[in-house]
Amino acid sequence: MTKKAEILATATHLLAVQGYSQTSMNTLARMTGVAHGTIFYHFKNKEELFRDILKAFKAEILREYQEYCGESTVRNGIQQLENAVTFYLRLSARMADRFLLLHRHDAYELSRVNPDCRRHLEAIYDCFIGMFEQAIAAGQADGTLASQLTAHRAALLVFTMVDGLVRFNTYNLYDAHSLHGDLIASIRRMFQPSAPPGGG
Amino acid sequence: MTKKAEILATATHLLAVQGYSQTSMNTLARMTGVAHGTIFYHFKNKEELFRDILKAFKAEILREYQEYCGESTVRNGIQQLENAVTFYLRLSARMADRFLLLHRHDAYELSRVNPDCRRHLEAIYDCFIGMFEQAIAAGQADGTLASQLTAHRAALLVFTMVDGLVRFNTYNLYDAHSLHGDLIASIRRMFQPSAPPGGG
DNA sequence: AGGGAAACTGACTGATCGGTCAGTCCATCC
DNA sequence: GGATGGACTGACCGATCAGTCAGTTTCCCT
Repeated sequence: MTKKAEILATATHLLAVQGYSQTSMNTLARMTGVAHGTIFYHFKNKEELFRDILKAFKAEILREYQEYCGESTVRNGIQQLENAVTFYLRLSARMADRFLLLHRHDAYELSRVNPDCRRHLEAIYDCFIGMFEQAIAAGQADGTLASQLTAHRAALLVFTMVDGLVRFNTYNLYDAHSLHGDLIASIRRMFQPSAPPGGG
Repeated sequence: MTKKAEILATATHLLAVQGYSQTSMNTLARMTGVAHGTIFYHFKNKEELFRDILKAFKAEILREYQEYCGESTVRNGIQQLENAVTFYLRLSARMADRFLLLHRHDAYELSRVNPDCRRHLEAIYDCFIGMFEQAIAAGQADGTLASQLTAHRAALLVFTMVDGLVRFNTYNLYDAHSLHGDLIASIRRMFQPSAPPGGG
């Protein structure tokens, strides 16, 4: 592992756990085991280091998603949606620190002034939302999922639930693991066919 | 308005918009229009200032909730749940900056070492989760809401959806206002009676 | 072996940070 | 008028910050 890669790995962990402005380049250098100046030899400044972290994170997510798409053998829309939920939850557990990074405001604040960061973040969310949207659209087509909402809007709502569960895990507020089954059941109900029309 | 109140108000806004460690006491003093030392006359240090912000926020939320409970005339559980959702969304719009504070990690990191902060945060979440839980329990009792989940677990899932919508608003990622109706419709479906048993 | 480029180092800089404190201001009392 | 005390001030402090740069080491090619 090159020193540049070591710095990137340590920085990813530190920025996720401590936050951007709470992590000093001195601490990063000490934790990585390199001199302070070495960081600035490989990365122009702190902002570019953060940008590269997001870039690497995006690449890994897209790679995992490709792999998931390749190996999944889907029978119908509802199964595809449940697989997507499980994929997201597993990914968030395996990449726990990077997902913490996604749940901080640092990345969004940087993306307001840094177009590269903005593009990386958008790619990540497009991947996730798109995954749910595709599954819902497939389910609407084959009749296993019913909703008066468009697939996109329904995907947004599903995403808020799944991502909310990940947040519960992060904060250790509630036993989120045991909520996984409840989440699947609720989504199943949300999209069950033959709902009574209207309401009031 | 006393200077102490002015400092608190300005600090609330600044910490919400910029974050804890990005907001300097110098900036706060300049924005409030007081001398640097005045802040430390009224607040022991930055951490206690933050704690007092959370305390005031908690008090305001509880007050609003009491008022909401007093004026709401509820016919049944499902209406109570929809009212609770609407209440949360309106409150988050009216207190937009303070909700931003809730969505940052600063408060949670401070609450790890500061018991007061922890108590304030827990009181806030207990209020919100409890509000949804009560409505769901009422609906389960009067038959307008059905769920194989406990009221508490169902409340957690509803909260993730509603709060996720608020986050969408914060990040301006999607047109969250127009999702309000979709959210209500989805929750209605989630809890509609006479769902087919099991599934697979 | 030698020479040049790339990798790496750490002392240093100016700016800014949270926090201190001696002192000023002013309303209220006797 | 003079004493008291709470509100307020801003120069000042040591620590720390991101970033610089002249110099050293390591590596590879000839």
